Amino acid sequence: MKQSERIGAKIAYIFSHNHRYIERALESYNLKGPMFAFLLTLSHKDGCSQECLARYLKFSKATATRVITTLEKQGYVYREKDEDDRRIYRVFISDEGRGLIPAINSALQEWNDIFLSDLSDEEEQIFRNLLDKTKNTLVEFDRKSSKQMKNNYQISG
Amino acid sequence: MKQSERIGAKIAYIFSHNHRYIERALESYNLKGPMFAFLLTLSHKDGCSQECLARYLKFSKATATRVITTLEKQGYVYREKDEDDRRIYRVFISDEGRGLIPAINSALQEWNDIFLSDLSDEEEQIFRNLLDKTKNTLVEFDRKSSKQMKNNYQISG
DNA sequence: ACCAATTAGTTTTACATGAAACTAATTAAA
DNA sequence: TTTAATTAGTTTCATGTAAAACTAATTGGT
Repeated sequence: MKQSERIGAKIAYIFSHNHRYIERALESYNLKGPMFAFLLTLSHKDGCSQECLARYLKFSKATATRVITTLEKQGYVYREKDEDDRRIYRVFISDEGRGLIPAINSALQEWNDIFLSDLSDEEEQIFRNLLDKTKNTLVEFDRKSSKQMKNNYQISG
Repeated sequence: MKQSERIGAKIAYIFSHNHRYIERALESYNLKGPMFAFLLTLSHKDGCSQECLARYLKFSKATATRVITTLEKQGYVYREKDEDDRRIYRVFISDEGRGLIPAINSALQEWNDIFLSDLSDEEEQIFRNLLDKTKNTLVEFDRKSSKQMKNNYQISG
């Protein structure tokens, strides 16, 4: 009975905890909100444009501008105009920025460890697979509905 | 290799999809943001105070005030001052509000169905259990850390 | 009975974010 | 080559939220 209880609520709960935990863990480095995600992305995709970062991390380009401006002021990243296309800023992580990566990774790892602490290795593996599987379902669903979009612009009646 | 990949990112992705989906599904009823959650809670906890709703749903009381004010204007809920304690507003769902519950439930159900569509019944069951288990881990962790708090107020050095 | 502390709710303030409008550079089409 | 469309990035605007300050009511201690 009531087996179909709200999965969304559980996900939301876990999400907000994760968010809060990471936020606190990184506040001493002055990394707020999406800043750590941008840094982390740059640590292995150095030289990305702002637009590319925004798209990859699913933030608006307005937010990307703001986040990167802040990170630049803090000296964690620097920007260079692309030589071939003067619209594009290539964003690079600085040495100082790269110095934060271990701290970011351990904050993420700490949360993972807490979050998964009551699961066996096998359960953890299954859980990861199910998360991947459902995530892919959603990615696929999005792809289909964005295709659908075009056909939906029709006069009603 | 790189087995400890970011679970938080997956959770965040799923969360934002859920959010977006529900938001769209309910916008025609003028239910934005946390409004549906308040209504849903009231549908089985009728007569809750605002503070109780806020605490239960993990929103600030400022947000609770605004959400309930809006819902009241729309006629989906009404408030009555508690007779014994005149600080408290008891919040009740109206007939009109209760009329939205099926729509809310089916929006949630629709998303569940999409989200779980690639899982077998058995996988779904396992997934739900793992979500519950990890959620409880976090609840427990919070309980412990809030206890800890008191001991952390000590002079440094 | 009085005053301090607490509690429920509201208002104010600060901030984060996305959408839309905008600017500048590039590409495509004529 | 000139013009239109597109693209990267910025700025402006509207919105949603929590924290803090505030008000009013209640409770507890003396």
